[in-house]
Amino acid sequence: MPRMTPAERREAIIEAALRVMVGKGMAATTVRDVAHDMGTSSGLIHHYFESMDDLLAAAFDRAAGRDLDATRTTMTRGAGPVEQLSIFFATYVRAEQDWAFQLWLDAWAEAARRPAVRETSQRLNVAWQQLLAETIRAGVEHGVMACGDPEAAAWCILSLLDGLALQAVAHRLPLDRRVVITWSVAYAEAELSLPSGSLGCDARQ
Amino acid sequence: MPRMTPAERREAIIEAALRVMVGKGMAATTVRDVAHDMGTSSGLIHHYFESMDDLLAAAFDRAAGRDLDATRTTMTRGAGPVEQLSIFFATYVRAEQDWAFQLWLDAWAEAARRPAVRETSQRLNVAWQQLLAETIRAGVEHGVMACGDPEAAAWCILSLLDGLALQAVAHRLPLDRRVVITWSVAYAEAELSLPSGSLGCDARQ
DNA sequence: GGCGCTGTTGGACAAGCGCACAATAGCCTT
DNA sequence: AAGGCTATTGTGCGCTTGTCCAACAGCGCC
Repeated sequence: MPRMTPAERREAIIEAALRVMVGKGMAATTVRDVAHDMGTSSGLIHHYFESMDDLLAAAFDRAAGRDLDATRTTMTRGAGPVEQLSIFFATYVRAEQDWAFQLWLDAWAEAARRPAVRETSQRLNVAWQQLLAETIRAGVEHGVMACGDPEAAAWCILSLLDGLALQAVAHRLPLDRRVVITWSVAYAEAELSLPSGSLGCDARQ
Repeated sequence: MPRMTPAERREAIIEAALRVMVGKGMAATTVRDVAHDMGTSSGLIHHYFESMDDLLAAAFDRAAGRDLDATRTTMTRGAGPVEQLSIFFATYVRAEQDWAFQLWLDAWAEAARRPAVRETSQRLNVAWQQLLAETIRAGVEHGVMACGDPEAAAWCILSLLDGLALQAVAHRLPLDRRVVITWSVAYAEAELSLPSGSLGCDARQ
Protein backbone atom coordinates (compact mmCIF):
# COMPACT_ATOMS: atom_id res chain seq x y z
CA MET A 1 0.00 0.00 0.00
CA PRO A 2 2.70 2.59 0.84
CA ARG A 3 4.06 4.15 -2.32
CA MET A 4 7.79 3.99 -3.02
CA THR A 5 9.93 5.34 -5.78
CA PRO A 6 10.61 2.74 -8.49
CA ALA A 7 14.23 2.46 -7.38
CA GLU A 8 13.31 1.94 -3.74
CA ARG A 9 10.68 -0.62 -4.64
CA ARG A 10 13.04 -2.57 -6.84
CA GLU A 11 15.52 -2.54 -3.99
CA ALA A 12 12.92 -3.72 -1.51
CA ILE A 13 11.93 -6.61 -3.78
CA ILE A 14 15.53 -7.74 -4.15
CA GLU A 15 16.10 -7.64 -0.42
CA ALA A 16 12.89 -9.55 0.23
CA ALA A 17 13.81 -12.16 -2.37
CA LEU A 18 17.19 -12.50 -0.73
CA ARG A 19 15.66 -13.06 2.68
CA VAL A 20 13.43 -15.80 1.30
CA MET A 21 16.29 -17.41 -0.62
CA VAL A 22 18.40 -17.51 2.49
CA GLY A 23 15.55 -19.03 4.44
CA LYS A 24 14.48 -21.80 2.10
CA GLY A 25 16.94 -22.00 -0.76
CA MET A 26 16.91 -20.54 -4.25
CA ALA A 27 15.06 -23.40 -5.90
CA ALA A 28 12.21 -23.27 -3.40
CA THR A 29 11.74 -19.50 -3.58
CA THR A 30 8.43 -18.50 -5.15
CA VAL A 31 6.91 -15.23 -6.25
CA ARG A 32 4.25 -15.52 -3.55
CA ASP A 33 6.86 -16.04 -0.84
CA VAL A 34 8.65 -12.86 -1.83
CA ALA A 35 5.43 -10.89 -2.02
CA HIS A 36 4.33 -12.17 1.39
CA ASP A 37 7.70 -11.21 2.87
CA MET A 38 7.27 -7.65 1.57
CA GLY A 39 3.64 -7.55 2.65
CA THR A 40 2.47 -6.69 -0.86
CA SER A 41 0.75 -8.52 -3.68
CA SER A 42 2.46 -10.99 -5.97
CA GLY A 43 1.59 -9.16 -9.15
CA LEU A 44 3.82 -6.29 -8.10
CA ILE A 45 6.95 -8.36 -8.51
CA HIS A 46 6.30 -8.90 -12.20
CA HIS A 47 5.94 -5.17 -12.62
CA TYR A 48 9.61 -4.81 -11.81
CA PHE A 49 11.05 -8.11 -12.99
CA GLU A 50 10.34 -9.74 -16.30
CA SER A 51 10.55 -13.25 -14.93
CA MET A 52 11.41 -15.29 -11.88
CA ASP A 53 14.76 -16.05 -13.46
CA ASP A 54 15.63 -12.35 -13.53
CA LEU A 55 14.56 -11.83 -9.93
CA LEU A 56 16.59 -14.75 -8.62
CA ALA A 57 19.60 -13.61 -10.60
CA ALA A 58 19.29 -10.06 -9.29
CA ALA A 59 18.98 -11.23 -5.70
CA PHE A 60 21.93 -13.56 -6.01
CA ASP A 61 23.90 -10.80 -7.68
CA ARG A 62 23.17 -8.60 -4.70
CA ALA A 63 24.26 -11.14 -2.10
CA ALA A 64 27.38 -12.39 -3.82
CA GLY A 65 28.35 -8.98 -5.15
CA ARG A 66 28.11 -7.49 -1.68
CA ASP A 67 30.47 -10.14 -0.31
CA LEU A 68 32.87 -9.55 -3.17
CA ASP A 69 32.92 -5.80 -2.67
CA ALA A 70 33.37 -6.15 1.06
CA THR A 71 36.30 -8.49 0.59
CA ARG A 72 37.86 -6.29 -2.07
CA THR A 73 37.74 -3.13 0.02
CA THR A 74 38.95 -4.90 3.13
CA MET A 75 41.90 -6.26 1.19
CA THR A 76 43.03 -2.78 0.17
CA ARG A 77 43.80 -2.17 3.83
CA GLY A 78 46.60 -4.76 3.61
CA ALA A 79 50.11 -3.31 3.32
CA GLY A 80 51.35 -5.72 0.65
CA PRO A 81 50.16 -8.67 -1.46
CA VAL A 82 50.89 -11.20 1.27
CA GLU A 83 48.90 -9.29 3.87
CA GLN A 84 46.12 -8.82 1.33
CA LEU A 85 46.00 -12.54 0.64
CA SER A 86 45.91 -13.21 4.35
CA ILE A 87 42.97 -10.83 4.66
CA PHE A 88 41.29 -12.57 1.75
CA PHE A 89 41.19 -15.85 3.65
CA ALA A 90 40.25 -14.22 6.93
CA THR A 91 37.34 -12.42 5.29
CA TYR A 92 36.31 -15.55 3.43
CA VAL A 93 35.61 -17.22 6.75
CA ARG A 94 33.16 -14.54 7.65
CA ALA A 95 31.73 -14.02 4.16
CA GLU A 96 30.94 -17.67 3.61
CA GLN A 97 28.31 -18.07 6.25
CA ASP A 98 26.37 -21.28 6.12
CA TRP A 99 23.62 -19.79 3.99
CA ALA A 100 25.95 -17.87 1.69
CA PHE A 101 27.58 -20.97 0.35
CA GLN A 102 24.28 -22.81 0.07
CA LEU A 103 23.25 -19.94 -2.18
CA TRP A 104 26.27 -20.50 -4.41
CA LEU A 105 25.44 -24.18 -4.52
CA ASP A 106 21.87 -23.45 -5.56
CA ALA A 107 23.09 -21.00 -8.18
CA TRP A 108 25.47 -23.53 -9.71
CA ALA A 109 22.78 -26.17 -9.92
CA GLU A 110 20.10 -23.77 -11.08
CA ALA A 111 22.45 -22.42 -13.75
CA ALA A 112 21.59 -25.40 -15.92
CA ARG A 113 18.00 -24.23 -16.25
CA ARG A 114 17.95 -20.48 -15.66
CA PRO A 115 19.95 -18.38 -18.15
CA ALA A 116 20.05 -15.21 -16.05
CA VAL A 117 21.26 -17.08 -12.98
CA ARG A 118 23.91 -18.80 -15.06
CA GLU A 119 25.17 -15.50 -16.45
CA THR A 120 25.29 -13.93 -13.00
CA SER A 121 27.05 -16.75 -11.17
CA GLN A 122 29.51 -17.07 -14.02
CA ARG A 123 30.35 -13.38 -13.94
CA LEU A 124 30.75 -13.27 -10.16
CA ASN A 125 32.81 -16.42 -10.06
CA VAL A 126 35.27 -15.01 -12.57
CA ALA A 127 35.38 -11.77 -10.57
CA TRP A 128 36.44 -13.70 -7.45
CA GLN A 129 39.12 -15.49 -9.42
CA GLN A 130 40.35 -12.23 -10.88
CA LEU A 131 40.60 -10.64 -7.44
CA LEU A 132 42.79 -13.51 -6.37
CA ALA A 133 44.82 -13.56 -9.58
CA GLU A 134 45.59 -9.84 -9.40
CA THR A 135 46.85 -10.16 -5.85
CA ILE A 136 49.07 -13.05 -6.82
CA ARG A 137 50.40 -11.18 -9.84
CA ALA A 138 51.25 -8.24 -7.60
CA GLY A 139 53.00 -10.58 -5.19
CA VAL A 140 55.08 -12.06 -7.99
CA GLU A 141 56.05 -8.61 -9.27
CA HIS A 142 57.06 -7.54 -5.78
CA GLY A 143 59.14 -10.68 -5.51
CA VAL A 144 57.38 -11.86 -2.37
CA MET A 145 55.62 -14.77 -4.07
CA ALA A 146 56.67 -17.26 -6.71
CA CYS A 147 54.17 -18.70 -9.10
CA GLY A 148 54.40 -19.96 -12.66
CA ASP A 149 50.87 -19.08 -13.67
CA PRO A 150 48.89 -16.70 -11.42
CA GLU A 151 45.68 -17.38 -13.33
CA ALA A 152 45.95 -21.12 -12.77
CA ALA A 153 46.93 -20.69 -9.14
CA ALA A 154 43.93 -18.46 -8.55
CA TRP A 155 41.59 -21.02 -10.09
CA CYS A 156 43.07 -23.81 -8.00
CA ILE A 157 42.92 -21.94 -4.70
CA LEU A 158 39.36 -20.87 -5.36
CA SER A 159 38.37 -24.37 -6.43
CA LEU A 160 39.85 -25.93 -3.33
CA LEU A 161 38.00 -23.45 -1.17
CA ASP A 162 34.75 -24.13 -3.00
CA GLY A 163 35.28 -27.87 -3.05
CA LEU A 164 35.95 -28.03 0.68
CA ALA A 165 33.05 -25.73 1.49
CA LEU A 166 30.87 -27.96 -0.65
CA GLN A 167 31.68 -30.94 1.54
CA ALA A 168 31.09 -28.93 4.68
CA VAL A 169 27.73 -27.51 3.63
CA ALA A 170 26.02 -30.08 1.42
CA HIS A 171 26.53 -32.82 3.98
CA ARG A 172 27.55 -32.39 7.56
CA LEU A 173 31.02 -33.81 7.27
CA PRO A 174 34.04 -33.86 9.56
CA LEU A 175 34.95 -30.52 8.02
CA ASP A 176 33.94 -27.32 9.68
CA ARG A 177 34.69 -23.85 8.43
CA ARG A 178 37.92 -23.55 10.36
CA VAL A 179 39.36 -26.68 8.76
CA VAL A 180 38.35 -25.48 5.31
CA ILE A 181 40.33 -22.30 5.79
CA THR A 182 43.31 -23.97 7.40
CA TRP A 183 43.75 -26.45 4.57
CA SER A 184 43.18 -23.85 1.87
CA VAL A 185 45.74 -21.55 3.46
CA ALA A 186 48.28 -24.35 3.63
CA TYR A 187 47.73 -25.07 -0.04
CA ALA A 188 48.06 -21.43 -1.03
CA GLU A 189 51.29 -21.06 0.92
CA ALA A 190 52.80 -24.09 -0.81
CA GLU A 191 51.56 -23.07 -4.25
CA LEU A 192 52.97 -19.55 -3.94
CA SER A 193 56.24 -20.55 -2.27
CA LEU A 194 55.36 -18.64 0.86
CA PRO A 195 56.86 -19.58 4.21
CA SER A 196 54.47 -21.70 6.22
CA GLY A 197 52.35 -19.55 8.50
CA SER A 198 52.75 -16.34 6.54
CA LEU A 199 49.06 -16.39 5.59
CA GLY A 200 48.14 -17.58 9.04
CA CYS A 201 44.85 -16.06 9.88
CA ASP A 202 43.54 -17.34 13.15
CA ALA A 203 40.01 -18.18 12.26
CA ARG A 204 38.55 -17.10 15.55
CA GLN A 205 35.14 -15.44 15.42
CA MET B 1 2.13 -54.04 -20.66
CA PRO B 2 4.89 -56.69 -20.68
CA ARG B 3 5.21 -58.33 -17.30
CA MET B 4 8.58 -58.30 -15.56
CA THR B 5 9.81 -59.77 -12.34
CA PRO B 6 9.74 -57.23 -9.50
CA ALA B 7 13.53 -57.06 -9.51
CA GLU B 8 13.71 -56.46 -13.25
CA ARG B 9 10.99 -53.84 -13.10
CA ARG B 10 12.67 -51.99 -10.28
CA GLU B 11 15.85 -52.08 -12.29
CA ALA B 12 14.10 -50.78 -15.39
CA ILE B 13 12.57 -47.89 -13.45
CA ILE B 14 15.94 -46.89 -12.03
CA GLU B 15 17.57 -46.98 -15.44
CA ALA B 16 14.74 -44.94 -16.95
CA ALA B 17 14.95 -42.40 -14.15
CA LEU B 18 18.66 -42.17 -14.75
CA ARG B 19 18.18 -41.51 -18.45
CA VAL B 20 15.73 -38.72 -17.71
CA MET B 21 17.96 -37.23 -15.02
CA VAL B 22 20.90 -37.17 -17.40
CA GLY B 23 18.77 -35.55 -20.07
CA LYS B 24 17.13 -32.75 -18.09
CA GLY B 25 18.66 -32.64 -14.65
CA MET B 26 17.60 -34.15 -11.34
CA ALA B 27 15.45 -31.24 -10.23
CA ALA B 28 13.40 -31.26 -13.44
CA THR B 29 12.82 -35.02 -13.45
CA THR B 30 9.17 -35.95 -12.86
CA VAL B 31 7.29 -39.19 -12.32
CA ARG B 32 5.55 -38.76 -15.65
CA ASP B 33 8.82 -38.30 -17.51
CA VAL B 34 10.18 -41.55 -16.12
CA ALA B 35 6.97 -43.41 -16.92
CA HIS B 36 6.94 -42.04 -20.46
CA ASP B 37 10.55 -43.08 -20.95
CA MET B 38 9.68 -46.63 -19.90
CA GLY B 39 6.50 -46.63 -21.96
CA THR B 40 4.37 -47.49 -18.94
CA SER B 41 1.97 -45.64 -16.70
CA SER B 42 3.03 -43.26 -13.97
CA GLY B 43 1.23 -45.11 -11.22
CA LEU B 44 3.60 -48.02 -11.63
CA ILE B 45 6.49 -46.01 -10.30
CA HIS B 46 4.80 -45.47 -6.98
CA HIS B 47 4.27 -49.20 -6.73
CA TYR B 48 8.00 -49.66 -6.46
CA PHE B 49 9.12 -46.43 -4.85
CA GLU B 50 7.54 -44.81 -1.86
CA SER B 51 8.26 -41.30 -3.01
CA MET B 52 10.00 -39.28 -5.67
CA ASP B 53 12.78 -38.62 -3.19
CA ASP B 54 13.49 -42.34 -2.94
CA LEU B 55 13.49 -42.81 -6.70
CA LEU B 56 15.88 -39.95 -7.34
CA ALA B 57 18.15 -41.20 -4.59
CA ALA B 58 18.10 -44.74 -5.98
CA ALA B 59 18.89 -43.55 -9.50
CA PHE B 60 21.71 -41.33 -8.32
CA ASP B 61 23.00 -44.17 -6.19
CA ARG B 62 23.09 -46.34 -9.27
CA ALA B 63 24.98 -43.84 -11.42
CA ALA B 64 27.51 -42.71 -8.85
CA GLY B 65 27.91 -46.16 -7.34
CA ARG B 66 28.64 -47.64 -10.75
CA ASP B 67 31.38 -45.10 -11.33
CA LEU B 68 32.82 -45.78 -7.90
CA ASP B 69 32.84 -49.55 -8.41
CA ALA B 70 34.38 -49.23 -11.85
CA THR B 71 37.14 -47.02 -10.49
CA ARG B 72 37.74 -49.28 -7.52
CA THR B 73 38.10 -52.46 -9.58
CA THR B 74 40.24 -50.75 -12.18
CA MET B 75 42.54 -49.51 -9.43
CA THR B 76 43.16 -53.04 -8.17
CA ARG B 77 44.97 -53.70 -11.43
CA GLY B 78 47.68 -51.24 -10.37
CA ALA B 79 50.86 -52.85 -9.09
CA GLY B 80 51.41 -50.46 -6.16
CA PRO B 81 49.77 -47.47 -4.46
CA VAL B 82 51.37 -44.98 -6.84
CA GLU B 83 50.15 -46.81 -9.93
CA GLN B 84 46.73 -47.15 -8.32
CA LEU B 85 46.58 -43.44 -7.66
CA SER B 86 47.61 -42.77 -11.23
CA ILE B 87 44.79 -45.01 -12.42
CA PHE B 88 42.40 -43.19 -10.10
CA PHE B 89 43.00 -39.93 -11.91
CA ALA B 90 43.00 -41.52 -15.35
CA THR B 91 39.65 -43.18 -14.64
CA TYR B 92 38.25 -40.01 -13.13
CA VAL B 93 38.64 -38.32 -16.50
CA ARG B 94 36.42 -40.89 -18.09
CA ALA B 95 34.03 -41.33 -15.18
CA GLU B 96 33.26 -37.66 -14.84
CA GLN B 97 31.53 -37.13 -18.13
CA ASP B 98 29.77 -33.85 -18.55
CA TRP B 99 26.45 -35.23 -17.32
CA ALA B 100 27.94 -37.22 -14.46
CA PHE B 101 29.22 -34.18 -12.67
CA GLN B 102 26.07 -32.21 -13.36
CA LEU B 103 24.30 -35.02 -11.52
CA TRP B 104 26.57 -34.60 -8.52
CA LEU B 105 25.89 -30.88 -8.61
CA ASP B 106 22.14 -31.47 -8.66
CA ALA B 107 22.44 -33.98 -5.83
CA TRP B 108 24.36 -31.54 -3.65
CA ALA B 109 21.77 -28.83 -4.20
CA GLU B 110 18.77 -31.15 -3.81
CA ALA B 111 20.28 -32.53 -0.63
CA ALA B 112 18.93 -29.49 1.19
CA ARG B 113 15.35 -30.53 0.48
CA ARG B 114 15.35 -34.29 -0.14
CA PRO B 115 16.46 -36.45 2.80
CA ALA B 116 17.06 -39.64 0.79
CA VAL B 117 19.16 -37.81 -1.78
CA ARG B 118 21.16 -36.20 0.99
CA GLU B 119 21.84 -39.53 2.64
CA THR B 120 22.90 -41.10 -0.64
CA SER B 121 25.21 -38.35 -1.86
CA GLN B 122 26.75 -38.13 1.58
CA ARG B 123 27.45 -41.85 1.71
CA LEU B 124 28.91 -41.98 -1.79
CA ASN B 125 31.02 -38.91 -1.25
CA VAL B 126 32.59 -40.42 1.84
CA ALA B 127 33.13 -43.67 -0.08
CA TRP B 128 35.13 -41.80 -2.72
CA GLN B 129 37.19 -40.12 -0.05
CA GLN B 130 37.81 -43.43 1.68
CA LEU B 131 38.97 -45.04 -1.54
CA LEU B 132 41.50 -42.28 -1.90
CA ALA B 133 42.51 -42.30 1.76
CA GLU B 134 43.13 -46.05 1.79
CA THR B 135 45.39 -45.81 -1.23
CA ILE B 136 47.34 -43.01 0.37
CA ARG B 137 47.65 -44.92 3.64
CA ALA B 138 49.00 -47.91 1.71
CA GLY B 139 51.47 -45.66 -0.04
CA VAL B 140 52.69 -44.26 3.24
CA GLU B 141 53.09 -47.73 4.75
CA HIS B 142 55.04 -48.86 1.69
CA GLY B 143 57.21 -45.80 2.07
CA VAL B 144 56.52 -44.57 -1.45
CA MET B 145 54.47 -41.58 -0.32
CA ALA B 146 54.79 -39.11 2.52
CA CYS B 147 51.77 -37.56 4.10
CA GLY B 148 51.01 -36.30 7.58
CA ASP B 149 47.30 -37.03 7.49
CA PRO B 150 45.99 -39.32 4.75
CA GLU B 151 42.38 -38.50 5.63
CA ALA B 152 42.95 -34.79 5.20
CA ALA B 153 44.95 -35.26 2.02
CA ALA B 154 42.16 -37.37 0.55
CA TRP B 155 39.58 -34.71 1.37
CA CYS B 156 41.73 -32.00 -0.19
CA ILE B 157 42.47 -33.87 -3.40
CA LEU B 158 38.82 -34.79 -3.82
CA SER B 159 37.71 -31.24 -3.07
CA LEU B 160 40.11 -29.76 -5.57
CA LEU B 161 38.86 -32.18 -8.22
CA ASP B 162 35.26 -31.34 -7.41
CA GLY B 163 35.91 -27.62 -7.19
CA LEU B 164 37.64 -27.51 -10.54
CA ALA B 165 35.01 -29.71 -12.18
CA LEU B 166 32.41 -27.35 -10.76
CA GLN B 167 33.94 -24.43 -12.60
CA ALA B 168 34.20 -26.43 -15.79
CA VAL B 169 30.64 -27.72 -15.79
CA ALA B 170 28.45 -25.09 -14.15
CA HIS B 171 29.81 -22.37 -16.41
CA ARG B 172 31.80 -22.87 -19.55
CA LEU B 173 35.10 -21.59 -18.25
CA PRO B 174 38.64 -21.68 -19.59
CA LEU B 175 38.93 -25.06 -17.85
CA ASP B 176 38.32 -28.21 -19.75
CA ARG B 177 38.53 -31.69 -18.33
CA ARG B 178 42.17 -32.16 -19.23
CA VAL B 179 43.21 -29.07 -17.29
CA VAL B 180 41.18 -30.20 -14.29
CA ILE B 181 43.08 -33.47 -14.17
CA THR B 182 46.47 -31.93 -14.83
CA TRP B 183 46.15 -29.45 -11.99
CA SER B 184 44.73 -32.01 -9.59
CA VAL B 185 47.53 -34.44 -10.37
CA ALA B 186 50.13 -31.75 -9.78
CA TYR B 187 48.56 -30.97 -6.42
CA ALA B 188 48.42 -34.62 -5.40
CA GLU B 189 52.07 -35.14 -6.30
CA ALA B 190 53.13 -32.17 -4.21
CA GLU B 191 50.90 -33.11 -1.29
CA LEU B 192 52.17 -36.69 -1.21
CA SER B 193 55.84 -35.84 -1.82
CA LEU B 194 55.86 -37.74 -5.08
CA PRO B 195 58.30 -36.88 -7.84
CA SER B 196 56.70 -34.67 -10.44
CA GLY B 197 55.23 -36.74 -13.26
CA SER B 198 54.90 -39.95 -11.31
CA LEU B 199 51.10 -39.74 -11.47
CA GLY B 200 51.29 -38.50 -15.03
CA CYS B 201 48.31 -39.92 -16.81
CA ASP B 202 48.05 -38.62 -20.32
CA ALA B 203 44.43 -37.60 -20.47
CA ARG B 204 43.97 -38.57 -24.09
CA GLN B 205 40.65 -40.14 -25.00
C1' DG C 1 -10.07 20.42 -8.13
C1' DG C 2 -10.61 17.30 -11.64
C1' DC C 3 -7.88 14.19 -14.62
C1' DG C 4 -4.70 11.09 -16.20
C1' DC C 5 -0.74 8.33 -15.47
C1' DT C 6 1.06 4.59 -13.20
C1' DG C 7 2.09 1.79 -9.09
C1' DT C 8 -0.58 -1.70 -7.00
C1' DT C 9 -4.04 -5.08 -6.16
C1' DG C 10 -5.96 -9.68 -5.96
C1' DG C 11 -7.67 -13.15 -8.23
C1' DA C 12 -7.97 -16.02 -12.58
C1' DC C 13 -5.59 -19.04 -15.45
C1' DA C 14 -3.33 -23.01 -17.49
C1' DA C 15 0.15 -26.02 -16.66
C1' DG C 16 2.46 -29.16 -14.00
C1' DC C 17 3.43 -31.60 -9.84
C1' DG C 18 3.32 -35.95 -6.47
C1' DC C 19 0.37 -39.16 -5.06
C1' DA C 20 -3.80 -42.27 -4.43
C1' DC C 21 -7.18 -45.43 -5.84
C1' DA C 22 -10.56 -48.30 -8.13
C1' DA C 23 -10.55 -51.05 -12.14
C1' DT C 24 -8.17 -54.17 -15.29
C1' DA C 25 -5.16 -57.74 -16.95
C1' DG C 26 -1.94 -61.30 -16.70
C1' DC C 27 0.46 -65.07 -14.30
C1' DC C 28 0.70 -68.97 -10.93
C1' DT C 29 -1.28 -72.28 -8.16
C1' DT C 30 -4.40 -75.92 -7.38
C1' DA D 1 -10.23 -74.77 -15.93
C1' DA D 2 -11.03 -71.91 -12.22
C1' DG D 3 -9.71 -68.89 -8.87
C1' DG D 4 -6.82 -65.69 -6.50
C1' DC D 5 -3.02 -62.72 -6.16
C1' DT D 6 -0.56 -58.91 -7.81
C1' DA D 7 1.52 -56.13 -11.38
C1' DT D 8 -0.27 -52.54 -14.15
C1' DT D 9 -3.41 -49.13 -15.82
C1' DG D 10 -5.65 -44.67 -16.26
C1' DT D 11 -7.69 -41.19 -14.17
C1' DG D 12 -8.41 -37.75 -11.00
C1' DC D 13 -7.69 -35.08 -6.77
C1' DG D 14 -5.48 -31.37 -4.33
C1' DC D 15 -2.01 -28.35 -4.51
C1' DT D 16 1.56 -25.20 -6.20
C1' DT D 17 3.81 -22.85 -9.70
C1' DG D 18 4.77 -18.56 -12.96
C1' DT D 19 2.37 -15.38 -15.48
C1' DC D 20 -1.28 -12.41 -16.85
C1' DC D 21 -4.85 -8.83 -16.54
C1' DA D 22 -8.83 -5.96 -15.51
C1' DA D 23 -9.94 -3.10 -11.82
C1' DC D 24 -8.49 0.13 -8.16
C1' DA D 25 -6.01 3.91 -5.84
C1' DG D 26 -2.92 7.51 -4.96
C1' DC D 27 0.08 11.02 -6.72
C1' DG D 28 1.33 15.01 -9.79
C1' DC D 29 0.05 18.22 -13.45
C1' DC D 30 -2.94 21.52 -15.91
